Amino acid sequence: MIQIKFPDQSVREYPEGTTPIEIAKSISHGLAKKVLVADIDGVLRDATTPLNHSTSLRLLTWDDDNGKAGFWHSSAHLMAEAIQAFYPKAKFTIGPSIENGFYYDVDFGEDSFTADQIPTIEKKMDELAKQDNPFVLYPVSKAEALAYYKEKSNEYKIELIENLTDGDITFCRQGSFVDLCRGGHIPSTGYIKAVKLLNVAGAYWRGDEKNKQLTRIYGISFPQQKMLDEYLVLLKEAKKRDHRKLGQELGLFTFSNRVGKGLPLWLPKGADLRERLERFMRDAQKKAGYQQVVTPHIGSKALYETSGHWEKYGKDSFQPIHTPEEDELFMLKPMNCPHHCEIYKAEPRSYKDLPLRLAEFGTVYRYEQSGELHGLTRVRGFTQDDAHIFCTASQVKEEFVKVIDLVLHVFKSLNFHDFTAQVSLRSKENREKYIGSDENWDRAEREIQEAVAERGLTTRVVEGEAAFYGPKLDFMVKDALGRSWQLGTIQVDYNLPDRFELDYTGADNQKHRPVMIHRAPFGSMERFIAVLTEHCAGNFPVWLAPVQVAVLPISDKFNDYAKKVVELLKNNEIRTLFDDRSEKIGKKIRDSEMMKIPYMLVVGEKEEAENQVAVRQHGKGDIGVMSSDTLIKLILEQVKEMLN
RNA sequence: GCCGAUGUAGCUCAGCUGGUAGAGCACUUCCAUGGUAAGGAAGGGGUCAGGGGUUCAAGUCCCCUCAUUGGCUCCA
Repeated sequence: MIQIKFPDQSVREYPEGTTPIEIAKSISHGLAKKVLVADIDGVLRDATTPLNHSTSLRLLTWDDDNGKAGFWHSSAHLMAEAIQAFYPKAKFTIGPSIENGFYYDVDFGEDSFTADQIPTIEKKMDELAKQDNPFVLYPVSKAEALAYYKEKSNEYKIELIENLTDGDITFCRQGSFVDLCRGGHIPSTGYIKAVKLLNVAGAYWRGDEKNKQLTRIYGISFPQQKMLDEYLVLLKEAKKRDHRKLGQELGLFTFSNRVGKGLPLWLPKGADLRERLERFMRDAQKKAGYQQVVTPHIGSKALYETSGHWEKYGKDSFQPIHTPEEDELFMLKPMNCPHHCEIYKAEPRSYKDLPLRLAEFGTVYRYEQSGELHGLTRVRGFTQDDAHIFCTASQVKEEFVKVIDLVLHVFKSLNFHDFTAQVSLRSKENREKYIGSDENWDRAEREIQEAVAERGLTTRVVEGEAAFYGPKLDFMVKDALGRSWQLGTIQVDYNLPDRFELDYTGADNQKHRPVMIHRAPFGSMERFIAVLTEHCAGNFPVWLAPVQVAVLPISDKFNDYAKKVVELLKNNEIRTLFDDRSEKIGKKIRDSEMMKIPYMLVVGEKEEAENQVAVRQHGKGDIGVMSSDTLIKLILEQVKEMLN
């Protein structure tokens, strides 16, 4: 007998060789039907694995993330089997589960796989799922494994196997498909009741662009058809929140081929919104002791040679501008820091001046790879809510904590609760990519983590994601389609002060080198507005909404009264739209609702007689009749609340 | 930059196997003056992304370029 320990710490005895599925059956048949995979001593295994030793066991169902992972990973096997039926020569590489679904990277060799093959593969998958073939995991020796894939001339699997130790290698078979796999499968293909292949994309083998590009096929699957239907509805809903779609519908921004790709044009309503956000940030920064500065959009190439950016990013920049004068080269500003360093140098600094916090809404231009451009989240010209803090080494941590507080204040004011904080450190290898001394790096990395701990932030620590001059803390937020974007960032930099030979006079009357902190709570106005738009689905809070109130007269007869209301609102600095078109009230309401205007004032005979307005709130409907003054107070209070 | 997809009126999209363009919304004018998500009629608007080719004939087929887009790589 062996002893099995369950998550609730209870222990039961079973005969040796019992499988997790059998254990589930011993508990209840309902559970047995739901169990997908098993967590055996913390390792994901097939639920059909015989247990030969006493162990801890967690039975994983669809409700567990790991249960889903096993389900989707198994679905990747099923997809491979279906693909193999049509493309016998296809070479399979890796097929993992992902956050939502799974993919398989396939080398189709001479053949090509295009999106129109998807229905065929889906159909085959359904057919193979119905056969309810068990997933059978069995050990193979390294030699056997290598021989199997040599026969198939699959160099990818061979490469994978070569990195495995003999004795630890298992294959998995379901139906006619065999795959190198360590396990974590559902019992049989019949569990997969609904499959949807989502898209086909290119991906490099092992994520390295020097390697061969494979065809990656993404899919998702569910244990019930209903769940797939719901998921597809969800996807559709998410697409409605896409900032690119809303930006066009709400008249926020546009792009023009003639102006150039990745160069957004802000329309009046978008510019309005953006300006308001800038004002909000400016005020918050003023309170936090920042000083605004302004620097030009270009800088001489020599400036960036000094900063080191030319060497590192020269090729990824808009190329220097040649002027008539010999040897005169200017670059479109790709970042503001060098300019700010020169402002620091403009006068001698004392330790009493520090920390010196220089802020600028600085527009920068970066020649991003064309394939990278994406709406407002990845553009070639954007404005950072940038600032550089010059401080003494002993002030770094305190300043860092203050910046964290500022970022958290901004996020809270805008109802961003769903973000993750990521600490980016150097990678252990490739140390030559980074500049600066080990001592400074270690110190900066330590201080960031201390600051983060002090504010109780839960963070993800990622090695190898640091900037070349220093470690950083990034605030990541997901967009409507679940893609992660970096918004706020705080970076410690010991390097630029060296390169620009910045100094200050200390209390000891000696020259010392300051430390720089780069920081941008929004990241960039463009990206922030994109994510904010998706976050609130275009329903901006009243203080930000480009139009706060629409005044809608019932008929032309009441335009005069309506106009008085409009004037009153405008005098109170409420952004108001006057819809005096000769349309029916239903139509005017519909149009205002579509524009997501927070308040609609319906005025007609009754309202005019009583000197009132009938208020309708976006998404909520009629909220009753009140005087214009009451409404104005209501709105101004909401605005004030947000700005304090 | 790489692999794939897409590009028809301001917007959303039709346009089958080639026979020189359509709808709805928006816009303009007229009628209607209507009480909480689309009133009616008439009208204007398109070098079918751009260029080249095949053909008697190209929005439709082929090639190139540009842009958008799903991924990959990248992201100071």
